[in-house]
Amino acid sequence: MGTPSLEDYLREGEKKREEFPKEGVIKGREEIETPSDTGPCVILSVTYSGEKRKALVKLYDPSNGKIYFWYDNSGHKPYCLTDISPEEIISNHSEVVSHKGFDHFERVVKYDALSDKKVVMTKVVALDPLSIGGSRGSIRELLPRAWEAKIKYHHCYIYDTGLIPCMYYRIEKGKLVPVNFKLPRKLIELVDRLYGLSDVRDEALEWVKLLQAPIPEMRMLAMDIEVHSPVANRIPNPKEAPYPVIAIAFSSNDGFKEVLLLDRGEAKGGKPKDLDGKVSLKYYKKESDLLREAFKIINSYPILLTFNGDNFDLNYLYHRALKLGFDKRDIPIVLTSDAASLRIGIHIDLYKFFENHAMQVYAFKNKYREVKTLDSISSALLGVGKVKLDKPISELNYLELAKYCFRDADLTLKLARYNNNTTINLIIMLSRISKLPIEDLTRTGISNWVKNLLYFEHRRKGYLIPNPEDLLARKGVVSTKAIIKGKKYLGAIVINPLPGIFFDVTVLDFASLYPSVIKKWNLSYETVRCPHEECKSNRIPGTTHWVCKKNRGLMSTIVGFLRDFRVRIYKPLAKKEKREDLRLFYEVVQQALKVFINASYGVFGSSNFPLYCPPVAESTTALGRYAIIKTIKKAYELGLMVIYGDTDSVFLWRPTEDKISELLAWSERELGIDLDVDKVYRLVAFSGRKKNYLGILKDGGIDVKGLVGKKRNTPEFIKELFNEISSIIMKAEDINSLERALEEIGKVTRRSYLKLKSRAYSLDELAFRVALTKPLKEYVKNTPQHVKAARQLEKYGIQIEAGDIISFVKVRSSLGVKPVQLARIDEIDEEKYLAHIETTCRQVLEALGIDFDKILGASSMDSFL
DNA sequence: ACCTGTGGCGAAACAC
DNA sequence: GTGTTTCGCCAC
Repeated sequence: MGTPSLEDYLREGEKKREEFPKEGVIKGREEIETPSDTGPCVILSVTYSGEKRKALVKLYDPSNGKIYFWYDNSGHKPYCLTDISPEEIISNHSEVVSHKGFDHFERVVKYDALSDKKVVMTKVVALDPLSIGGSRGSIRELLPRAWEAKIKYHHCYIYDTGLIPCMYYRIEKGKLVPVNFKLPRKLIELVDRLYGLSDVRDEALEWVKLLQAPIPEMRMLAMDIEVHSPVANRIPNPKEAPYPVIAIAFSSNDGFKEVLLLDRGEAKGGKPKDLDGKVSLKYYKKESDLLREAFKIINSYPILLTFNGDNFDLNYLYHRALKLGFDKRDIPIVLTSDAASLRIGIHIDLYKFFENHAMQVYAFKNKYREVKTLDSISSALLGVGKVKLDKPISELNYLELAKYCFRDADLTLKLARYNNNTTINLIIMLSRISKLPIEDLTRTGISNWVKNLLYFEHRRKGYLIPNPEDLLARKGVVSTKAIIKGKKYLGAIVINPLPGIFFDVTVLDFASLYPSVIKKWNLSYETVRCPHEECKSNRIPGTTHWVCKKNRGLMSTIVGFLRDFRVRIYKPLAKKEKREDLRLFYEVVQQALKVFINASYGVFGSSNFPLYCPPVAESTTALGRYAIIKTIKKAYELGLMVIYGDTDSVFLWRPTEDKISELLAWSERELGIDLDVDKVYRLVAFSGRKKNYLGILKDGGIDVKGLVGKKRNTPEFIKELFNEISSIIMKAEDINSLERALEEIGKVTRRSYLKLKSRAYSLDELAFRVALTKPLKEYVKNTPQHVKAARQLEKYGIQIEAGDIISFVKVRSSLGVKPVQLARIDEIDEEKYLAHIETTCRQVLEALGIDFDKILGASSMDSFL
């Protein structure tokens, strides 16, 4: 393969420009309006055309549901040549090589935060060839080549125009003007309380305007397709699109529900009303007519939702349409290397969004953590899964097919509308904060979101964006050693828990510890190890770093804002608000902010992040350790008993109210970080291991942390046993009632073992379910059990990919494991299973100071073995 | 092309 | 056999 040549890029560029829509008209749909003036519209996306030297802005008017195209060339001057050589540009002007944007050379003054100096820069083109590869091509390599060819097109992005996606704009006399919604007095007061007298009040107000802008209600269309495949359970290759599309289902939030079916000459049994809801069925004799109708429908919506549409549905439709003789321009889909976008509306692939780890953990509270399939996610979030099939797709009759296909489309829509539109509203809010267009936001990871937000702020404030190499050369040092081999720096502290059962335990924790530390200590890539001599005395405890006393760090400021807005404004509002719709709105804002502030620390420790700065990450954790150690010390001074703590929390045994308030006040005063009561346990059982305990809350809820009985990969029957045991402990009122609890625990444990012995558990209940984190071939260092099982499956022609969850049981054979599909109940290795029962129970029982062997009863054990 | 971090546990595989 | 490494999953 090798690096593509400039000619390759140019060819690609030509192709791209060809696809850029002509003024106001797109073939395949009559006309898209390019209005001269509009009311408040939402920005859906912005794309640039080098040749036309214009931006194409897709706007959506929620009041009438219309999509507008608007062409903007206001910010783009004609390019000019310069006498500066590309080598000189690259070696002297870091901004040139650090981002894309601008179509001309121009002298500008920028602030170089790293050296704390103003510098005169030359802004340079981003060339059209670059836009093809996006950030994938090395600008250092491409610039000289493009220079040689004297070809200068441009490529811009939303953050270069200052346009903010998903925000409201109005077209007035040929210009895009932001629409300012009036801030409620309440919000202004809240901001004033936080920043009233400071010089950042205006900036804070701008942020709040962004967060408070109403979330538009947009028409959304969810789609799913089914393909006739002669081989059951084999997903056809979308690039080849060898088989006909037999069904396309749509479900929209405006009530449109339809399934288009290919008429294969079979009897059309049943009636549409047999389907859930009011779904209409349409039959097409010709596949091309079916596609044409589907394209028409797609074109009439601003948002198209799919589940895995990038890789499959849209990809397949595109190639299938080409195969059927469609003109490219009549297909509303434009494929890029890793996504499928639309000419008119925008496409959200929910699969990619839900795959994002940040979404799973923060926004959806780990509600789905199994395999990421439409079935598992919708079952977890909505309580409804896919239609179960007992025969291959190609053997279904029309009605069965329609029902199956429609369910998928409908589930996709419902996922987007989960919890009163939380998903889509969250996407919009994240898009506004990160300044990423929805299409990119939903397809990229959190580091890209933070990067875009920071770059936007750099540009807005006239800061030079540092080159990663320059940054690393100055800030590559670390001064601590990680506990875990292979890690870069020292992380958090975990207090060794006192083993045993404790009644009446209060947990205190720092509200967003790391973001608070970043804010409070002015941590940012430019302020940690800053160039000023006089700051070197301002040391960060536990490290050799120091932090700037003269300038506010950019990162610190932004994280500080977001943290304050979340902790001081939106979280309280979400708690207090009575009006349901408003409460949900505040909740969405609060969640979106949480995603950003929680990731803000981690990205600086990630070498892939373009502003990678280990001293910032290291200083953050160092100050976190400092805070918790100081707090524990203070707690002891106050006579409080600390029995456990992890990173940002301390567990106090039987504390008094006033001692707690004293500690909280001390933290606020001395550390400047909010310490709060997080929860109160009636009972906590520590096994003696870190990150491993069971707690019963005052209100009766139960917290299980880290115990194997809770892990996703442990067999179902052990989980069941574990649940029984924890519910027994839950009933314990005090130390005395524990005696009886122990007996009961022994009973259920023995029962479970007997059941195992007598083969009363099914293979499924016995199965370990472990995910492959990489392709099978890449397991070279050793062969874990799930890989062994997967390799056996592979021999039977089953395709195995990274991310698949392998279910296997332990058997008495040379390999020790077999995939459930291939195993028989009589070959399971019960000794291995007994060992698992043991560790599960041991973790709980050791907390009670009881030996596992005792529980099982020595005599009964002997008789089994 | 994808990518936020470190600390900790348990099981099995590997190295000696 | 024992000690170390690898892997997956979890806590924060």
